[in-house]
Amino acid sequence: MRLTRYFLPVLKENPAEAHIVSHRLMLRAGLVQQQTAGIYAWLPLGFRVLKKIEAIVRDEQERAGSIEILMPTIQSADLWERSGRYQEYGKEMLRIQDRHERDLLYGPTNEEMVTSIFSSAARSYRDLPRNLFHIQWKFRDEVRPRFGVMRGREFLMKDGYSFDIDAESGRRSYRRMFVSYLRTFERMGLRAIPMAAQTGPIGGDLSHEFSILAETGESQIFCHRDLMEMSMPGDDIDYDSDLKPIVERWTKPYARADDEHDPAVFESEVAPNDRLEARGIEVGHVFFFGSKYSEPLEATVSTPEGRSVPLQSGSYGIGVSRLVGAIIEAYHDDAGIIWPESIAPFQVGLVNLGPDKPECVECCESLYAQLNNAGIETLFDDTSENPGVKLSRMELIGLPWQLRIGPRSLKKGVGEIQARRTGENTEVPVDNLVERINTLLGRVSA
RNA sequence: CGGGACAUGGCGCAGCCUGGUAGCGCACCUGCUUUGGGAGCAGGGGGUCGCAGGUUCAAAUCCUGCUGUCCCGACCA
Repeated sequence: MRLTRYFLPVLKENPAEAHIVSHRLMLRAGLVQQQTAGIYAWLPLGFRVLKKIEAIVRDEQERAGSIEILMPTIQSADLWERSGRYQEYGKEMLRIQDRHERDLLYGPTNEEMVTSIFSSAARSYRDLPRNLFHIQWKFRDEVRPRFGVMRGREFLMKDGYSFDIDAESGRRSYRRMFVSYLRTFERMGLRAIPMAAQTGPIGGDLSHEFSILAETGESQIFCHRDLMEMSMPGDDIDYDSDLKPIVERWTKPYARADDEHDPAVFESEVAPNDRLEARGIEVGHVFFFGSKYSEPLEATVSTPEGRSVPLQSGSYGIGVSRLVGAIIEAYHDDAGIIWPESIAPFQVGLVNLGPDKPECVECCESLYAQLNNAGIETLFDDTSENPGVKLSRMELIGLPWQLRIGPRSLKKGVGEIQARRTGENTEVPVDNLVERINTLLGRVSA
């Protein structure tokens, strides 16, 4: 993409309303634009990031056996009256009426709807287990939206739902999601720690919040330091195998947010040097709730014995739009964002430092064509602005690799590759630049 | 939902206390110069001062109401 034809409205100054770093950087780097409290428009660069995150989530969901669907944002109030949540949900739910004065709502979540969809077709244990997910905009009328997209009212969420014949089978479904979440966040460069959360009516250990550490986190978390180092399940993970050992390994060390924290247990279980106390941002939540919705909605299936039993379900959420903010909280410096390669809007920023020099223009055009041919996502700064403007803008938007071409280096027949993360600058002969970039991208993503 | 603040060109702000018809920096446009870290000179365009009412000869400025936004605390992907 040529910058001269792109839409990248960067801000030189900090918008007054943004107080935390991710919000500031998202506005300054032209990722989003606020429309009203807690509601954002996604500009081209931010939208690319959102799509990258979505793709990783989708890939890991499918790998774990979940099936993608798409449910509407607008729902009828009927289903919610049957589950009892139409009253219960309160003011967080945006209620609407259509022209016939029928009650509708903008979905804050989809347990009722998905249960209805699934149970209308699933008749027996032979149709189980299944896991359906979708990635769709939600609306929760938060009392106090803040922190940019991290606590918006409208937000993009992956919500998945499992359906099983009995509780034991439900636990297996839960473990699949648990393990897939570890992998999902890892692929975005995040260390998300599963923390025991309130379990509601079912009890047991079947609710976990996945949080990443960040100074601006909304809750205080307490955990064993080992969790920061523990190895992740690899690409060869077999979701049909027994995942209990993995889940047990990850849930054994102490890890709780402030609402569940018990100082006495923490201090008895964790040695002083192993105690980690930090702020956390919740990016995912897995929850097994049994027949909480299937019973009121009369979603039943036949057992092998011919009895009729309610479906056993869990729900599994990932805050997709929140992750954009969360990742920036985890990866930035004074100059701007530092995108992990897996979700960077472009892999390479090609910068022409000598826009008035024919040899620089020619070289950049050639490189740009080569990079495109190699399938490397490139943002080409072909503007005629000053070098300082270009370089600081590139740093602000945080592309992992900068490829700088200027009269100074071109005289030596080289271009410069600068790593955004380390600031390391390498001179590479012009003819080898694309190959080198390819190697760098391969090395890091491997 | 309790407490607090703010609202003035695209962005960041001053002006308000003590009423006299709007200004600064950045951005933008034109020209010339400049080009390896947010350029220089000259010229130029753009604002019913959030909305509605009131006081006054006169309101960005004083008064009332409304709306919007942000911050702190209790709740949530």
